Amino acid sequence: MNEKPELDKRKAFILATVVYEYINTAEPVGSVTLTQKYNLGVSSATIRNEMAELEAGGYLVQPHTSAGRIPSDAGYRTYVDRLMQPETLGKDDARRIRDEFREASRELGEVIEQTTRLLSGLSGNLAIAIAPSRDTHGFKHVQLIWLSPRTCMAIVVTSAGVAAQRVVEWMSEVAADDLTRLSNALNTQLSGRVMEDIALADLDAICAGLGVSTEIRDVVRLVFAQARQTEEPEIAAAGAQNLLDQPEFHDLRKLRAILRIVEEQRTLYDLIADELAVETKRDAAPHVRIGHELRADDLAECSVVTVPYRFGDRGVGMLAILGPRRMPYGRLIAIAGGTARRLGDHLADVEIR
Amino acid sequence: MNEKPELDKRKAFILATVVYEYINTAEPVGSVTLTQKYNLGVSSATIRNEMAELEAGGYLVQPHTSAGRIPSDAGYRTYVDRLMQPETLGKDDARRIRDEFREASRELGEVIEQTTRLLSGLSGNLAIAIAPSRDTHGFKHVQLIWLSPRTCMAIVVTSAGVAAQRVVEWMSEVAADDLTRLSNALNTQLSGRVMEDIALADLDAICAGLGVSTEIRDVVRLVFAQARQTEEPEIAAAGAQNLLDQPEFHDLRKLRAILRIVEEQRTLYDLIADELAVETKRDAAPHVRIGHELRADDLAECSVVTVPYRFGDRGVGMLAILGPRRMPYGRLIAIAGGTARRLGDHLADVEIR
DNA sequence: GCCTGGCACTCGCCGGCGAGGACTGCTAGC
DNA sequence: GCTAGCAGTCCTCGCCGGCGAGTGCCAGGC
Repeated sequence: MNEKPELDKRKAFILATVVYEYINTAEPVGSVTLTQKYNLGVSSATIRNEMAELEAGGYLVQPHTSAGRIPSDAGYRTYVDRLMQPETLGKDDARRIRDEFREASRELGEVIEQTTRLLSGLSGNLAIAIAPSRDTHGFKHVQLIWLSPRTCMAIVVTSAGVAAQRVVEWMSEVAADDLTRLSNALNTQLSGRVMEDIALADLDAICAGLGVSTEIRDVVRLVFAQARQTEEPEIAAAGAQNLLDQPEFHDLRKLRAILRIVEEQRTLYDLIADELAVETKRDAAPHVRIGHELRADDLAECSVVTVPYRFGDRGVGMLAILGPRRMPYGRLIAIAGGTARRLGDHLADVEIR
Repeated sequence: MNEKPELDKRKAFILATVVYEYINTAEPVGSVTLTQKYNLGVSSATIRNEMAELEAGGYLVQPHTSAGRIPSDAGYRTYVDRLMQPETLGKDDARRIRDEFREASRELGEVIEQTTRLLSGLSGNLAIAIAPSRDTHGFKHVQLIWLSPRTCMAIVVTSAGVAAQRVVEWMSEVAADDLTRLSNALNTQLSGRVMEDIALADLDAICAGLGVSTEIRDVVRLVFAQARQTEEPEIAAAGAQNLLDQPEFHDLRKLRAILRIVEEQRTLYDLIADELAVETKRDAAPHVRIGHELRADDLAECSVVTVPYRFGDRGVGMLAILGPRRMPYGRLIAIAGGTARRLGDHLADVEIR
């Protein structure tokens, strides 16, 4: 990264004002507009000189000669990091978040979806949520329910609720008591474990200890494997239609590129999961990535606000807001942070202990 | 509806050809195009006369003088009902549907989502699916699992899998055996029932018969209520970005109107659930609604293909494809029908018996 | 030395205009 | 009943010039 230490007070103020104005109007900002709408104490000619220098410094760009300036990635970055004043969550927003979670579902997948809808409504942008990996959920209970001598229902419950259920059939007859004993043994020995710490070998050992048949052992293996189901990360997105209101997406090609990314859950996941690796710390603050920082050509004119939220002891999920670079960063950071906090609280409430 | 019995063979052919051509090109069809591309045996002047009459009859409209004709709602309707030849599912499509369901999930909600993705991919339009009401699922099993003297986990399993689970706490102490006995009694007496036929009074009666406390009775009530959860119909949609490729949606206003409808699950549900009431018969064929037949101003330029699918003894869900009126009806009807059939088969496979 | 008013210049936007072209409807003739 | 031909309509597209927003630069002033 290029160092940009200079930026006297006036330049900083001008840059901040240009960004602010552009975020609000979506129009390139000219020197006259600036002097008219904001009290700068100097003439437009001076501003012009300053803006020319800001452009030379890489903070502003001109869409074309004889147009005003718009911020570059570096301009937005400086604004976000050093110039804008942090906002706190507005009263109305806070109330809406609180109300929403008050009636939220108790089921993790549904909560995630509801949260994206809430976040897209509040932010007026596209909202995305990733559920914490099922591997990090705490093991709570397993029950093999005897249905008939040759069938049972196997259920695994984790801290997030029922993670797997399966009706299974086998060849040899099994007594109800045997299943109960196996269930009890599993529950006792696995109690307090996290799903990712439960190896197949552990299950096998417990089964072997009770001398159960390989058929039943396979049932146990199967249902635990299903419960962990680590391949497809749970992810939800909502509010794509909000992007239609943004002038930058009136170009259909850009819009399509974004929608394609949203449709492909894999890409969407990769986009945000970067952050998961970085943000292992739990209550990390919202993080902003701007334009090319997203490392995706189709998103060169977008920004993303991400914020982790916690679930249980080890689980970390991620919320994100995707929108044009010209987004109200202060407000969105406040919204994302507030929502993540409430989401964490809600999940703690519905978590199975 | 106005009766339109006349339509001699030649008019019918011309109408069919205009619709066909317009569906393929998205351009108003002129008389010369028609004579050049299709072997009609008469000159363009004759076609012009015929087309003028078709317009007078309400089958065609002109976007403006000096443009070709495009079909009206009535024109499409006649085409779909009487002129087009039914198509059968193509080999590739059939294979793709088969392959998709081979690896499909066993969980109803996930299956529904996967089906919309499949259907939107195949059709190149927006796909929607409604899950059968949870009321129609068959009751399979309830288990009150003793966790501690004052807590238990209650689980209700229906033919679609685990429908509700809840960890509950209460004041007085309860023995594990009592819960087992209650579970057994509920299972015996409710066996074979459909969820909607299980009244609270039935549950109360069983609880009273065993003399369980009102606290435990309330647990049973709660978990059954949660299992039926009749308010929010499960619905999924996918493929909105396909609509961007259609020239009729390059107008942002129209696009936004559609996306708004998709986002509001309620509206979307109403749009398609009309059909659910009508199509109580199970293996009903796909049904087409065109333009104003949808009774929604925003959808005046859209058509919808709906087809019911079955789940279990009483359950009926619905698949739908939403796109511009200018959609390849024959192909979409075949795809929708084929997908609904496979979906029904798949659900029968994963259904809990 | 920094600021400012003034000025020439650039360039996108927009409305008007006219040529071109795709159709149609009509009419007269076969 | 069909057809060729023709006049007429109306959309599309490219061109052009005026307008206006905004810039960069310069000379003069505090």
